[in-house]
Amino acid sequence: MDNQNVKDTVRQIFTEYLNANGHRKTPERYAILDTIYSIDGHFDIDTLFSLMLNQEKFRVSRATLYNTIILLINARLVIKHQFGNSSQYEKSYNCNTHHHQICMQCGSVSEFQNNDLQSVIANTKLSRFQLSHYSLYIYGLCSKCMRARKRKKVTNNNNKKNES
Amino acid sequence: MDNQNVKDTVRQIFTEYLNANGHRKTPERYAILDTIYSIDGHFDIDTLFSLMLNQEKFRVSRATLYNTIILLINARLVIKHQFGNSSQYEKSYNCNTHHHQICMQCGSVSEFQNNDLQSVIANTKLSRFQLSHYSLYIYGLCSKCMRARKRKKVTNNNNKKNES
DNA sequence: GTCAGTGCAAACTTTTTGCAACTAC
DNA sequence: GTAGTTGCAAAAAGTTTGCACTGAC
Repeated sequence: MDNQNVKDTVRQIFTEYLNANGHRKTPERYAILDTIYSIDGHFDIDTLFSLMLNQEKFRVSRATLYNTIILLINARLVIKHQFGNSSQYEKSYNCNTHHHQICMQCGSVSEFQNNDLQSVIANTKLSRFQLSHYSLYIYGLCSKCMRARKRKKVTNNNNKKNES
Repeated sequence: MDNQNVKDTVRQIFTEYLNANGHRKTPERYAILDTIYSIDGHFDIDTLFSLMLNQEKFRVSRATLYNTIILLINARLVIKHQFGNSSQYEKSYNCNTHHHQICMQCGSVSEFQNNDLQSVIANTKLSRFQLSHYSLYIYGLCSKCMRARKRKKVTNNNNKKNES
């Protein structure tokens, strides 16, 4: 599905959601949806805000962004993550489920896919709970920081050779 | 392992960590570690702060709590979660790995264990990444909110029977 | 015309930072 | 003695809220 096609589809889904829940179909809301579906990867409210300012198509306030993104999450068109300090969001329609590797040293976030993992999680029997979606965050060291730490360790060991 | 035993062990691990990294072994740090290992389940900084105030053993400032908890995370004695608005923490030594179910409606968080899930995640081959720990958050509806929503749906359907 | 939605600014919450005083080493 | 830590208060960062105005229905 090409990009424009996706955008059309999500607009339609959003319209249905708004109708079903008695919300108004304001141009702000569609502009926000459109912008979000132009972004690849994660973004936070502030990034989205500047992005919409710059593209000068439509100026919306931060408050509206916060309001609208809640609607989009409920319409299952956006997923919310909370890695660092500010909440990160991500479009979720027509996107491959992926997992996140977060480096504890430098904070970098990378995505990866793993079908086995996915199917096991999706097929897990949950008691008294209706699954909507899930997030798997794997914390550790990215290769860059791993190398940096190794170098440091060698230095340390040389300094205290007598310790076991 | 009983509770006191765990506390002694984590003190020892913490001491080793502090020594290894050239940090001072202040009474504040041990008091914080001790308090955290008296808490079952999740807590946020504010809860920890009040808890330490009330038990009047030791008064520490919020700033120190934030500083110390970073050390504890690095020493792998505490895990950080970010569900709601404030960061949640949890002791991690000698605790069974568990996953989290988060209700999107009421925000309640419940834990569950699943060995299959655990082993699959732990055995996942990661490229260029050294795993330290992971968090699986499952979002959806808890049984309480599920029932509430069903009731609402029935009402809605009665109101608009002519829709497919 | 009405009321949900918007923009703006102020308020609020959580976390970080600067600095003087303290203390583990 | 000295530099890492602490407490406090101020600042920063992210999010929510109150209110007057606007525009979708």
